[in-house]
Amino acid sequence: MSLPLLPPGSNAERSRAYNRGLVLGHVRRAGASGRAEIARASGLSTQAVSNIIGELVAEGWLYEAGRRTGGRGLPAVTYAIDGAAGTAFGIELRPNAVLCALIDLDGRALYTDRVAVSRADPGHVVQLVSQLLERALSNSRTKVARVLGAGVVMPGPFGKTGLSGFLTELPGWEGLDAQALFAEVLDMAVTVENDANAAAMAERVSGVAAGLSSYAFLYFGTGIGLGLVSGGTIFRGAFGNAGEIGHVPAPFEGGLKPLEEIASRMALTTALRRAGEAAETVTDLDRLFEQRHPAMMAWIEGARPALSHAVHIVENLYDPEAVIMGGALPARLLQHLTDTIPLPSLSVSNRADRNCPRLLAGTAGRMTATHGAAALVINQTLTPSLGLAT
Amino acid sequence: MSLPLLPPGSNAERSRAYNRGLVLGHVRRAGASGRAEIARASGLSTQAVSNIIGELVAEGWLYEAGRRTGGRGLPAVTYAIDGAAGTAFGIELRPNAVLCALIDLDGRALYTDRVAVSRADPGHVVQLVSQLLERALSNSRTKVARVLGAGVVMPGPFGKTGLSGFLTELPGWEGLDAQALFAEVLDMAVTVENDANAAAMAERVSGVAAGLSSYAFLYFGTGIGLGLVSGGTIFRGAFGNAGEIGHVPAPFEGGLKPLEEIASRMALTTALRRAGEAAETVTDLDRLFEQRHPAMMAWIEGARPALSHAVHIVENLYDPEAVIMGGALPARLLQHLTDTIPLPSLSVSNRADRNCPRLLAGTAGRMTATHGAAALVINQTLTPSLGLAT
DNA sequence: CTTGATAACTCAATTGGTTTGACTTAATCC
DNA sequence: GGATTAAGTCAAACCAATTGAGTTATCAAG
Repeated sequence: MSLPLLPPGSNAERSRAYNRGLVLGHVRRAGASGRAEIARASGLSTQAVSNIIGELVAEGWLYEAGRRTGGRGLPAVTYAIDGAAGTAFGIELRPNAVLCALIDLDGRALYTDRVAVSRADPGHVVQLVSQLLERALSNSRTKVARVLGAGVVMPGPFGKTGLSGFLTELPGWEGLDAQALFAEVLDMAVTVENDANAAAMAERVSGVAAGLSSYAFLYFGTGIGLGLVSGGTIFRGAFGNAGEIGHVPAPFEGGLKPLEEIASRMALTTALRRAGEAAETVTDLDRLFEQRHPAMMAWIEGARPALSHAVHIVENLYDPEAVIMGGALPARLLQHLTDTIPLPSLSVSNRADRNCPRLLAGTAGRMTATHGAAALVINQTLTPSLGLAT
Repeated sequence: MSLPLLPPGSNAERSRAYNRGLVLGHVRRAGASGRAEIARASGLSTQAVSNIIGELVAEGWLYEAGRRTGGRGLPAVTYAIDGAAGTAFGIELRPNAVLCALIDLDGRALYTDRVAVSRADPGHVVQLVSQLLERALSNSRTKVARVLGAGVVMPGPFGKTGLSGFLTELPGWEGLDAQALFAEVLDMAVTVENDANAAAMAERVSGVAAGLSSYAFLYFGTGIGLGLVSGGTIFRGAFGNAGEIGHVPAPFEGGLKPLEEIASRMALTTALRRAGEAAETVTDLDRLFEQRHPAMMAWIEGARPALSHAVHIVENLYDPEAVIMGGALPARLLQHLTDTIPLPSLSVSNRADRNCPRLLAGTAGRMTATHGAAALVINQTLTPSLGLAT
């Protein structure tokens, strides 16, 4: 095998790019800020920050957001991120549908769409996505600023692994370089990621994880996945498949079963079907949950210990600031689960000095992964990094 | 809470430091290399590499290691790392002993020592460590080059968590800032880490993980811990306690029990004691294993499925290049375990294009964690990073 | 044995970006 | 109304990487 690629060397221009990210990142987290404040937080000189801010204002990323009042000396002129300064296009590929979203820097959706497809045939899908982008650009409510790039979400795992051939995979895409394919057709930077990781990023860009930089996201797609954000960026593992929690054994009725067969939407619909309920959509599930349908409640009872087990593992292995649950389940059901899943006490996350709950419900809604695809791109622009996007 | 500290801004000097790390890191992995080769691999210009090499040679880090032969054009002058150019001091604190090691850049031990203590009283220990450093410097076989820093290993988890109060903790050190304490007494840069993480690093600096950059290390200390190296650096999680696998439930005799109570040295000695064998040392364990003592073999039978389960979780959550097992067990027993633990097929690590075994036995020996403490420092010098050490 | 191709490397000038230190401006405090 | 405090600007100095032209050493072909 060849040597693992080294991160690229650093020079003056890369330093600038990094420091720009530093400035933008600070403003994103702290809100409107003055030069001196950013300089203190980033370790740069005021002069450097000043130069960078000048550049960012000229390019439209930042706008002057008034002066600080009340302090002693000269009041600081503060700057904030102009949410409309850039957009990102998110694409989610499912076996039976293609979803897309155009979101701005603040994570607000300018346009979303969903097209059912009979098969996720690559040639066809690529065409379709190209059309969707055009449609998104012309139909979105506000005038669209520059598109920073596109994120593509498809079910993992990537590469041939022991988990290949499962239902969660996208047929017809094995061995294809989706990144290159979309990059060529859309003519922009493209990031490919699995659904759980993308969904995790959606919560950071415009959701409950806005203030967090290290957290884990339990994603209910067809199966169940785990997205991990560490230090503001996605943790991928050596081959991009970190977080494949679906096949990890979890306790069920005294024995062990893969988590995915207990606590996933697939498992839920199967259980409901056995009880004579065909629940195809999130709305169906929401109705059944509101009715406290016995089969639904029984599933919850069974899923709780398994999810508790999963949370236990995730907390002790990753030591995140919080665990978030989200995805293709009704918001009320998610909230109910986070409220009632027992949190193991033998956990490194069970600490006295916590400043946020151990378990949170995601807020990005049912198009989490699609938004997440776009959020990946937004996050890249707002987070300093010397490494290359992979 | 205050905002998370941003990584420091980047300037020309930090770029240089980063690029030096890039050069050293390449030479470390690839062995003696020429300027042009390093330039290609790092993305730097030959000129930049040339300047850096000049500096590194002048400072004694690199030495000229002959010319490449056989190629077309001008044969490259290659450079290699001078293992003797720097040393690191490693300290391991245990409840009943203090261990130390002085190792060089190649990971070779120049001096090791072990002092039994009745209690790991901070004041006393700090004194002792200071004496040990002096002894190490004067007693080591070769002339000691500059000491780059010290690594301190103590059992985790750090901070008050749901796992506090367990046997594995170091009494008297709760709430103490060990880093500051040792930094003052030793008057050098100090890194504090838990045993599993340090042990993992030992395998990278001078062990079976030399060629790996992302792997997980199952460490048999008193309990069992997990160290994770990702992209050449330790993965700590948000609060430094990632990898606390000991309390994760694992299958045992049809039920579930914390892994630590099944597959740890503690569990093994307890099992042996029940069978009337007092095995205090690694040598005792080695003897019993060689005799295929029934209690030993029974413990192995019980531990195997639990360890298999642990490997399964680690592989699917971290997606490492390999899982390594090591620590305070006899080498032959470790080898036996890695040879016979069943590897789950439903794993992202079960891939056709692997280039190393999924499960490996550690080679750093019984002082793994102590060596690892020093290895932390070595690794820092040889791995490029813009972030601050935490 | 010469000549051309190839590749590693050096030299000097240029470039991009940060820092430093002196200075200006505007608010609060007394 | 003057002292103090803090934010910000300007211009010069500095650091390190890149660029492009040139040098040196080897292999291969005629």
